[in-house]
Amino acid sequence: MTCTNHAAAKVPHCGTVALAVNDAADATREGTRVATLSDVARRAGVSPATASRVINGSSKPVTDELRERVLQAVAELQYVPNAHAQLLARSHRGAVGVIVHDVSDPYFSEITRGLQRVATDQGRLLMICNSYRDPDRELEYVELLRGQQVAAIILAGSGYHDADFTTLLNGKLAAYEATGGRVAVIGRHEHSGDAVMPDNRDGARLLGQEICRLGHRRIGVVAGPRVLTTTTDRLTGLREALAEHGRQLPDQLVRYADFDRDSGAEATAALLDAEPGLTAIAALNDSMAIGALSLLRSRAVAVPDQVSVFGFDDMPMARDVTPALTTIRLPLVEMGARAMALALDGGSAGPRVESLAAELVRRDSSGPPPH
Amino acid sequence: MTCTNHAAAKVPHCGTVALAVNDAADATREGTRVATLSDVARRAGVSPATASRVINGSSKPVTDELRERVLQAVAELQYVPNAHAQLLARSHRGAVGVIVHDVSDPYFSEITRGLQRVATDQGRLLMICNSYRDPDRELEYVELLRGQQVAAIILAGSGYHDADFTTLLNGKLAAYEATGGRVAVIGRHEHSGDAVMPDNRDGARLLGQEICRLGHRRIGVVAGPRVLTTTTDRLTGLREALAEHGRQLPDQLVRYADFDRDSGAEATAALLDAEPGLTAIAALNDSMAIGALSLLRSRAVAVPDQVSVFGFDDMPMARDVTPALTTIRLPLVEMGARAMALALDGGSAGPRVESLAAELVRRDSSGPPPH
DNA sequence: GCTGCGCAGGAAAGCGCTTACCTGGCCTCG
DNA sequence: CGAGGCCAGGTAAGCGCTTTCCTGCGCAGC
Repeated sequence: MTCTNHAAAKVPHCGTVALAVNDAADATREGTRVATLSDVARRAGVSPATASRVINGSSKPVTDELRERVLQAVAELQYVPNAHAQLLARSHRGAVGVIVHDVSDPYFSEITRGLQRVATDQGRLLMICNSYRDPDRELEYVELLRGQQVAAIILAGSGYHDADFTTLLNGKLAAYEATGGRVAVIGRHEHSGDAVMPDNRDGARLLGQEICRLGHRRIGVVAGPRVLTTTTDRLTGLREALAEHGRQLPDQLVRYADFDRDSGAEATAALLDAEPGLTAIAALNDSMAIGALSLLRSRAVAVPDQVSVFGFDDMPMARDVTPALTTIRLPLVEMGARAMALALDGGSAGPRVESLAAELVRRDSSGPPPH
Repeated sequence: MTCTNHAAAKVPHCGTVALAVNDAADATREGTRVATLSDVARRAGVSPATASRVINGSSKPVTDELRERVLQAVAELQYVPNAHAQLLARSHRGAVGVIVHDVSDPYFSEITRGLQRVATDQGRLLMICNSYRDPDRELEYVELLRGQQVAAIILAGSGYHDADFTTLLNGKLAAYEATGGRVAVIGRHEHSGDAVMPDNRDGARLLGQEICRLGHRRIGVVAGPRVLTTTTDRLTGLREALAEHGRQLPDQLVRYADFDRDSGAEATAALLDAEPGLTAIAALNDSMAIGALSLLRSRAVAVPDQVSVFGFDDMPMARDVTPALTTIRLPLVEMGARAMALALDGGSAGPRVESLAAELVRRDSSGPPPH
């Protein structure tokens, strides 16, 4: 990819795109100038127009002889067209931008796989940007992608409880849409356009029901970051289900962590220290559940005999840990694919919202509480 | 990112870059034309030159009043510079291209993390391309990155036992280097330039020694794809160590798989079927080792009491599986960082090769054989 | 034999930006 | 009071490509 917008610092990192702001050591190094279209044309003894036509397989006919000469020149010069010049010349808008929290997080890798599949089918280039859950970086990436002239921008991952940010973001997206850009979001309600929504709340309700069905009463929750809407959605669903069964979820039994393994382990430790009698731990994503598993193992707590552990998302690793994780499955790949389809199909006036159901997957990390 | 080279099909996928060859539905959609620099200039009542200067924070002084007017116009128009036009105008060469087998494979995620770190420090944009172990796609990506005018290309991941391909690739890289491009490779010996080499052979030797030390005699190997040099390097190291201890590694006890979990499980099954008396299984990467663990569990074979399992790479997940995986640690992040440093520091005449040592990590999946 | 048409190929106008170079106003100095 | 400098700002020449439009050729038709 590519990058650069603001003159000064503010260099976001990017899964794939990272931002090139500096003018570090790249003095015109020794070596020949890179071959250009007119070099090819000159060498083939034709005009640049003709060279361009044969290179791009234009519909305009060119005699075999000239074509041959051009191709030969291309080969000899190892000519590769300058993609930026091409994009400038035909204002093409072929690429699609994606902003995720972190592609190396399996949740997003799976979504990305879906996005990728559809994009590739349509011959689109994908530019993936990692916001690392930094709202500012997210805003910068929107600008960056605009600057790249992408045909669509897809925002994947939870929104933030932050009205100012949301307003700002929506403003930028609106400006982008006003000039013909397409926007689709995955799992955030604050945007008014096309969206794919996993049913977090309902999934969490399923989870709560299962926990109650098994008979647990002392339940700890390892939640995600407070500011994320995904966290609150899941928490809400969970609370609803527990309430239906007459159970409470006191605040001190909800610990907020960062949706990653290590903070999940930490939160579990805190939970256990505060309330040694817990029989169930519900982590609001699988990474944290795996952290919980690891902590419990280190404390020699048997899972599920003494404590049951529940995850959320059903990422691939969930079946490989021991005991295999009981979790809520979200159709991640599907979500990505749908979002890309929405973004690319261009049609339809009103915003379209597709909701995808969650599903309980029982594995070995859950069971009834000990007596 | 961006993309497009050959006129016709041949659309490779790309972790981050994916190729935009089509001219699918993106007719000039309704909506205002996207604001351009001269729009800003006009609205601010200044020349494009001045507008450009304030927007890029040029060193050339501009009075506060004009500056103010320009910034206001930028805000009102939500102007974002066209990155392609900028790149064309200043021939900057800021981005760096990376070709890996598959970023969603933890081996490459880790390497990429290292690459990213250094690139970001230097304010570089990273373009990541996934070859999915397809040599042709690798060649295409070299062209693509050349077309993107990247300052450097980094190839990560094993080379192929394929002389024709290697020649072709080296030719393309040479052409790129001739025009001032920088190239660095990670873990492939066939390239003549700067390289970072994990010591696969020595790591495998460590592994073999450990296996022998524990007293195993009936050893099965789950190898990677035959065509990869990494596979053969590791196999060679392993064989050497076994030979030093007077052990053999008959061909039927080496199964070739695809470096992923499922094929690892399959290969393990085949191994066990062919030779039920195995007491140790050495997988040549961790993903396959995890597949092996999973298969053994499904067959109710106790690890490490009945069979020991060994991995390679020490990717993060290795400590989370049960039993935690004994493996050979490669400094993946470090490898990425070094490679990027080599590629960017530009200096030095002769090719520099940095070799990084592997290290044995003992965990719970290994032990002495049963009697 | 002359006009008209079809067609391969070329000339040139941008795409949106940067930047070297030029201009005109003001201040300073002799 | 006039010449020389300095400086903010503008003019215009590209960057490397695509594409419209035009040219000049060879042919058929009257």
